[in-house]
Amino acid sequence: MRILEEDFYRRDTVQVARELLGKILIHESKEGLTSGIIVETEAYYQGDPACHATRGRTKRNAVMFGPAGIAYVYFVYGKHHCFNVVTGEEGSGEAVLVRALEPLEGVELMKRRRGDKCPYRRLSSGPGNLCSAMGIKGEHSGVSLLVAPLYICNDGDEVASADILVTSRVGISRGEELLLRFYIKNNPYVSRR
DNA sequence: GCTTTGATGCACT
DNA sequence: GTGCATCAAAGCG
Repeated sequence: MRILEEDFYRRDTVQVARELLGKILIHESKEGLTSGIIVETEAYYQGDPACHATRGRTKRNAVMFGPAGIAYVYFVYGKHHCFNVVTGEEGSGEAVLVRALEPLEGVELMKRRRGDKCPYRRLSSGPGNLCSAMGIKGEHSGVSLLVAPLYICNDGDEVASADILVTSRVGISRGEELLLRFYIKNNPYVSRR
């Protein structure tokens, strides 16, 4: 397994969103290590009305305008965190939202963080659940994904394009129904079919 | 400084 | 399937 380099992220945002499927997100927290296979992503690029960076740089979205390979985490709906990866050229303000993981390591820790009553397949299904299970919080916004404790690895297995489904994004109220959501076909851990 | 609303998840029917 | 908690940042004046 190899940590993905900045070169991987500094490319077309839609391409990065597709290729992130099947990669492994790892967080080495104080409480322990958790990891999972990325099974669902969404692309947010410049010019897209639903993208946080569309209306210019603000305090919240500032890290989106930084170099690729940086985590962008934000708080939404008064309860939930969402985890994004900054992509494209520095200053473009583009990112990929990671929406769901298939739990791999540290499952017990995830269960503890999510609550014992949580069904296994919903441990990290959905942007808010994913952050909760992985222990990702607002403090992780702006940290590099190129080094520990938070990084993404390539396990060598590319996901065949036949196994990738493309749909419109979830929860978008502004903008057109763009086909910018990608997920692995028949994977039980995606947040929604 | 005041109001609106959102890249959601969960409890409840 | 539907309603709603909950709050910071954005948008407006």
